[in-house]
Amino acid sequence: MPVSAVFAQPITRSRLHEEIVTIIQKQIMNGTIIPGTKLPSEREMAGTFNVNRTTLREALSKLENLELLEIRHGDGVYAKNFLDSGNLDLIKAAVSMDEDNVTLFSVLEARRFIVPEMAYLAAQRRTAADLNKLKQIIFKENLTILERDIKVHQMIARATHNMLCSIFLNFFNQLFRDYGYLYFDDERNVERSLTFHREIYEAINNQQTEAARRIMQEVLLYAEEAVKASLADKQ
Amino acid sequence: MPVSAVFAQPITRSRLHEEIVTIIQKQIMNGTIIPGTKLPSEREMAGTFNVNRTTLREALSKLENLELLEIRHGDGVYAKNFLDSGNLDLIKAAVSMDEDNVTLFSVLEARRFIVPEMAYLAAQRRTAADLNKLKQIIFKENLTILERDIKVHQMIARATHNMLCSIFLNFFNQLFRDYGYLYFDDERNVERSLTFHREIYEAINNQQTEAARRIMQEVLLYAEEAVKASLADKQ
DNA sequence: ATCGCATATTGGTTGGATCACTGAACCAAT
DNA sequence: ATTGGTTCAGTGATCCAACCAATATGCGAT
Repeated sequence: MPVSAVFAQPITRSRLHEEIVTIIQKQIMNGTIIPGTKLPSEREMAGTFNVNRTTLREALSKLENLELLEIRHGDGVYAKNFLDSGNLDLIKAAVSMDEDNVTLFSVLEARRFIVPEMAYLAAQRRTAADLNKLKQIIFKENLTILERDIKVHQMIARATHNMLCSIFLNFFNQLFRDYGYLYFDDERNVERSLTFHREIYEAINNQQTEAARRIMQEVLLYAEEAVKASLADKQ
Repeated sequence: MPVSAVFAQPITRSRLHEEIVTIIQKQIMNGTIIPGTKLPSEREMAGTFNVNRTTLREALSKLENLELLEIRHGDGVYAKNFLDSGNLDLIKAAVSMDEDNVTLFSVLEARRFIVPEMAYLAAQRRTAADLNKLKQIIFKENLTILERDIKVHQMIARATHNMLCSIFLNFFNQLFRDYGYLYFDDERNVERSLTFHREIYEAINNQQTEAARRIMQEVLLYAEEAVKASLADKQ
């Protein structure tokens, strides 16, 4: 059994402007910076962070994309309410910020009621090509259980032929990559997962829409409980 | 009575690097740039676009956030597969790119099976404070029908106390702001919407979870059909 | 054929200058 | 008192040239 994926994470020295992003992001999300507040000028902030203005600007630009800041040419930089943002990257930040894992549980909850619908749609619309790729992943390709599981879900999302489904799924997977070990460290869950792959494949293959949804629902519910239990153990 | 708001729309001059973002984004999403391809160096691209390298870098930075590019220090810039992205902004771009509205319909479909669950959760978990704010929006505040509808949905999302729900909802609303007129241009739909607000409020107030979900489901399904019909008319 | 080092290439950061836009204050005409 | 025009200081947007830092590449030694 491979060790937890946490040990295998490639370390990438974060770029200077990204560190600034993190700092300001936290200040906005924990309320240190009140929404509507006008921030100091770029020149001034560059001075306090002791970086070049170009670097500071790259950070501000990212924060604007996160919908945390509004930059007005000739006026200034204003903080926005993060609850008005429609950017999923905020969730990633929130997940790694809070200690009690409420955000992670929120993600698991949302996943539990969204992804089963994807299974339903996939069973309904999957083409022969979709089926083939799914079969390939499940029965042929040699992957770690985590990678296979991720790919299976991704393929199901693509079989819905709804781009939004793919993006949602990719988002979930990005988080799952970091927390999947909480599930797969238990050998029994690996077995369970392999069974799940075969079952969901059959359902999608036979276009049993309701069955596909149910199977997905059960797996996600179980996984959610398992992850919660795993995290509770670690306390 | 003031003239139609279209005349009063604030015009915002797009920034140079954003135009570059759009150009490269389109090339990646329509397949002109093959995923995995190594792009020319920053210095070279700055030359071809005839902008400063700083400006070009701002564009690349945004495209990296969209998960369309991978920038490797000392190596180069690589195009990624947009289907692997987990960034919702791609959907906004896709919606405004395709003429046959398939992406818009995908969004409506996803909304139809996600948002009703939010209504369910909201009915289950709403606090007294949540109810108050919702009441305020529905019965007190003087807003255009579009703004009120958007706020009602947003408040319902917040009442789930699941941050992911808020972000999803905000995302839908951002699109809705641009396409909402397709629905509300029909006076009967304005009436329908007001009724809906009162009904969903009652359901959430009385914690009738199933009813809240059903009411939301019906409205969204109807709205989806209405928008499709409206778009079909315009052909 | 493989390893290690010099070096070219490429992205990251800096300091500084200039252009473009905004807001506020002030002035002039009505 | 109100409206419109002008000026000016402050701020973001863009540009430029130079240097730092990480990576890839190729050459020479083994």
